[in-house]
Amino acid sequence: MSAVAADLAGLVRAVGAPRYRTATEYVEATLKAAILSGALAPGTPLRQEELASAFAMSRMPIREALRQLEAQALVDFEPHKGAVVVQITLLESLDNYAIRSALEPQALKLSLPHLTEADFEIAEDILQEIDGEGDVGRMGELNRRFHMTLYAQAGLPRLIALTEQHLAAADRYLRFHLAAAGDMGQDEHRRLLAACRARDEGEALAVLAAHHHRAMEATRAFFAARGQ
Amino acid sequence: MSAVAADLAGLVRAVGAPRYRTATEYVEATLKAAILSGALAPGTPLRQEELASAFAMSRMPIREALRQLEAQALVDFEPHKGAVVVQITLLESLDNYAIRSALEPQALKLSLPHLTEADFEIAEDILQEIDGEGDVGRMGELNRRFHMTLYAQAGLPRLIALTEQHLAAADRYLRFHLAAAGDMGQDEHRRLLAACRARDEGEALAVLAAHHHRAMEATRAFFAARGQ
DNA sequence: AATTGTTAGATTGGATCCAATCGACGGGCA
DNA sequence: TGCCCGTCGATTGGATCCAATCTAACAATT
Repeated sequence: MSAVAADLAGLVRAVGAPRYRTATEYVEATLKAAILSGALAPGTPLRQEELASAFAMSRMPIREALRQLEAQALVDFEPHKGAVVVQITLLESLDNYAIRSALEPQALKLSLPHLTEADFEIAEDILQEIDGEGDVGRMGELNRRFHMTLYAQAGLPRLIALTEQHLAAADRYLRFHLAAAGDMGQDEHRRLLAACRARDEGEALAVLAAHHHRAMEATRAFFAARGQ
Repeated sequence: MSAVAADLAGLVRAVGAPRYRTATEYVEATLKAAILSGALAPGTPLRQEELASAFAMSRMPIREALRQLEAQALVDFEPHKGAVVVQITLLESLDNYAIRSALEPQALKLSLPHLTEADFEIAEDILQEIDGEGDVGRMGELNRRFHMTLYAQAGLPRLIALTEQHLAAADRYLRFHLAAAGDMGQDEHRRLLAACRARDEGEALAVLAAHHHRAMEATRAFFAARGQ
């Protein structure tokens, strides 16, 4: 069994078989999680035949799933050569950063007026969970849930989906080069939440921008350290 | 021959057969153009068998193309029910507007320092073309090219692609309910270009925001006039 | 020795076939 | 009369098969 097949075997069990309406949906969700979590490393070639036997189905659902992942910029697809998990480069990180620091303030601005105390409590709980969490992968997911809780009331499905998509990609970058991570910016998280509670849009946006900026500088430093 | 098949026959000729590496690529590009141009009206069901015979191929490339279009939010895909050209609703318009007014200023900010006189001349030429253009569909494309010329030097491929994608979707909305259009905001276009030439970021962003705002108000008015 | 042409295996792209699901219609029953 | 349920045609989801293309190794030629 190849490395890819072995990695997937675990994920197939983790995600579980139920509640997917089609095989394609199931494959797409599983591969997406595998790529974002780092279980499938950047540059890994995704052979259709191999995935088909790992998922115990034919190549067809695999192909359709790969097409969708391509449109989400999670795999690179070259005709007659196949799919490869997208690389992590400085350019891609900068790109992602530029997109997030445009979308997230917009989402927050639109969501803020509709956030309720219930939302703030959920966000608070997530922050506490992060404090007690050791696993980096799990911390990434909690980080995402914290931010999305604050954006969720924007009420615009596509804006929210795009934001979440790019937030997830950012987590992937961070996990990849901050491996042992440690601090996710809990201090900033708390200040952001406090500003939202006070309905202080200016302050909230400023903290968010600083949060983005700090993460980006960490990324830049990482690439600089290993000689571009 | 059904209405969909007839519409497509024209488009197949218009786009031309060449320079596509796979049938899937070709179908995707053609359908995308058809949806964005309005040739395929919102709500039109896209039957795989029908498309297959219109394109003179099997259902398989059609299926893969539809999957990619789904990920780009150009068609709605329901398991066992098939694909439908996405509807145009007020919510979707607001959503698109929120995304564009976040992404475009970011793209412009990053691009502005790298724009050259050559870029400005290209933009100027496009504006002149718009003045002499009668066809609404063609005006939409020129409008898109004008904006993208100003954003192109941002140097971040994904940001640029996302921006173009949502600008194209916006053109679709405008074409749909401003049917006979007329003014695309040429006045604002000229002021935007002038501000860019003067490297006046603040002014450029202000004009761009006003441009977005005006377009959105037109959309809102449209939906209000026909009873939400 | 380097380069080019050729050939075999691996892999993807596309076609065809079968199975599963949906929607509409119509008959049975309260 | 109105509702439920089963059947049938249409349509999509998935499997299997064949064709086209790529990659790498090897042979031939300069």
